[in-house]
Amino acid sequence: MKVDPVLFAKALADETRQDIMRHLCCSWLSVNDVVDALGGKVNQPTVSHHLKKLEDAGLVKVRQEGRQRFYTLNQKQMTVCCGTLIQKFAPEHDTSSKEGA
Amino acid sequence: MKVDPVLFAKALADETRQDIMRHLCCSWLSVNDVVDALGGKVNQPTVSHHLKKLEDAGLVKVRQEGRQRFYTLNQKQMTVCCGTLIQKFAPEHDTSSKEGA
DNA sequence: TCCAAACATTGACGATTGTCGATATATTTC
DNA sequence: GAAATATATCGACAATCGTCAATGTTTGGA
Repeated sequence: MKVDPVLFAKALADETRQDIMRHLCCSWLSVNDVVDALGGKVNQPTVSHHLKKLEDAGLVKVRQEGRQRFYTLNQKQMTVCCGTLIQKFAPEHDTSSKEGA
Repeated sequence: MKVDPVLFAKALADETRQDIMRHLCCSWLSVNDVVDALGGKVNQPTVSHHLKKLEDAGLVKVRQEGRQRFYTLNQKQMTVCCGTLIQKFAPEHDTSSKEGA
């Protein structure tokens, strides 16, 4: 699973997107569920746009169900990306241990 | 030491800035050292601009010496910020252990 | 005190980005 | 097949961002 640290950072570099990510952290939500969860902060096309960016960065998993698409945060990818950042920019503080594939 | 995940991500969300960060990862460099290290990719004011952004995010440490300013990456802050991201967005995968201050 | 060196700041410009309204696409239901 | 629902895409716009050239500011040395 390849990781691009710049793409990863860009995906996180927006408050609305981080809001979305928190709502997707531990549950599967449809696009409209996310819109509702944000309480009118942004509209549906904007949420779709953000979800696409998160998907491009590999940060969300998608499951189609009927005419709805359910998204959830890819926590494993989050862990991998953060680990990559640590290894790249904080090797002296890196206390990670390789886990078998 | 407070951490703003959005500010942190924005600081990382640029290729040039990540280039700078890698050069500052394990050494103290003056601004002109950084300009040289980047090999003409950008000029001095641009480097200053990026360093300011990194400083605002708490990602670099600065030391004044005569008329030069030496920068180095704040690896501890990197570790803390990445840890915050993990705890916020990947609690199920969080294997971090608190280390005594 | 004057000049040079190192760095920061300013102003401008093109490029990217976040947002919205409108519309297109796909899927279920009648 | 037509209407309704759920989502994606498009076009436009303002705001932000990365970059540069020019200039300002501070420090060290003659």
